[in-house]
Amino acid sequence: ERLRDAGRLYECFETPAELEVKRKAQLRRGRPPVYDRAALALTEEEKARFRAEGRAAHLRFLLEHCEVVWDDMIRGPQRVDAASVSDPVLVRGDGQVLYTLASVVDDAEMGVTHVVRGADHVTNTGAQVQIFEALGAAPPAFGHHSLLTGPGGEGLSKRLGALALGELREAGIEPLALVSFMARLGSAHPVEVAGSLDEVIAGFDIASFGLSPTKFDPEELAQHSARTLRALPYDAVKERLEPIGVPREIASDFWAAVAPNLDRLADAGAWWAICRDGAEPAVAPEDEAFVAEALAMLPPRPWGPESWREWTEAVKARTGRKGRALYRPLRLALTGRDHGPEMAALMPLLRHP
RNA sequence: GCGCCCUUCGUCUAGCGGUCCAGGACGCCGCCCUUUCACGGCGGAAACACGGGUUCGAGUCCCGUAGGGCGCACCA
Repeated sequence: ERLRDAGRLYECFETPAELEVKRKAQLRRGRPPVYDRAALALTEEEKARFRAEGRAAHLRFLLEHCEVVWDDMIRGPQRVDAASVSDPVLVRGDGQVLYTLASVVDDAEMGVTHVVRGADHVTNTGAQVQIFEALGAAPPAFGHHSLLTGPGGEGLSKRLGALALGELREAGIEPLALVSFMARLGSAHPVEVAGSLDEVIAGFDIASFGLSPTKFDPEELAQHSARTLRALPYDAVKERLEPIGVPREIASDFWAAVAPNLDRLADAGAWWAICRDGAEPAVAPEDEAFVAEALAMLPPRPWGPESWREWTEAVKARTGRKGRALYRPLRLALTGRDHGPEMAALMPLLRHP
């Protein structure tokens, strides 16, 4: 209503097909496909005739043909020539209010002060600033960040599905890692492991972002996520560790032992399974005798932080083995894997030899 | 087709005419530490898209070319 009263709304009756034809013709003449405002010249009789034909009017916003300027938080001073843009359709023939209007109304009513969005919206901003003003609202500050491309520089849209939040979560990407990654990617500041959202916020500098398209590599995100996860203190993952079933008394020790080796939190489950159920020992044929001898020397339970050292010292003294030849078979025998957490920390958590 | 934006190491970038034989971060390579992985320490390779100008002097300013992104919906 306010826009109508201000004389900034006008009814149009062209069908999408008619508009399409118009655009094609403009393109052919080398002209930008901007709406020609033909509907502005419609008389009441003509409008009535369209309605009688069963056409429903869609509403366009009458742009003031001037330069719209604003100081973009990211791109600096911006200007959009409203004359080079079509009067935006605000309400469809079926009454549906479009994004261009809805977003402005929401922002105005909710008192939004800063709008940060993709650079694909800069032209929209020209029109939307005018809508804010026509509505009697002060436009918020705008910041338009450059768009992401795939590793090859291609548009991201095609693979957008693979980057849905749900899928990233599914892939084990840490939420905090995603946020800290996106808060820095494309900016002049390096991507760093953050310990909390507050840290991310404190280090966020919207003016430090560049204007060129930014390549996004999911692999880099995954690496950053792994580093973020390893740095998380026990308290930060406590709740998420519970479903894995680690007894409360040893959960903190378990995390300390296992965290440095994780890429994804879900991987902790496999390590707990090894602690709880024991692993299928992996013994190389040539080590069978050695391993049997060593296992016979296992210190009595309960195992503590010194157990690994005491055991390996004793085995070393008895067999003369040392270094990799000593440790690797023992690790394989106890965990079934040739790599993993620090054995000294892991051994006290092992329930079965 | 027209318009806007962008182009420095593999990647994200610093650089706002001399202090840049171009700096940082991630990644990569090597060495050290180390039972493995990870962490940490040290070191290394690695870039001004191309062509013209302007200037005593250009990564830095101008023009052009090439390449890339975006926009031009009764989408968001």
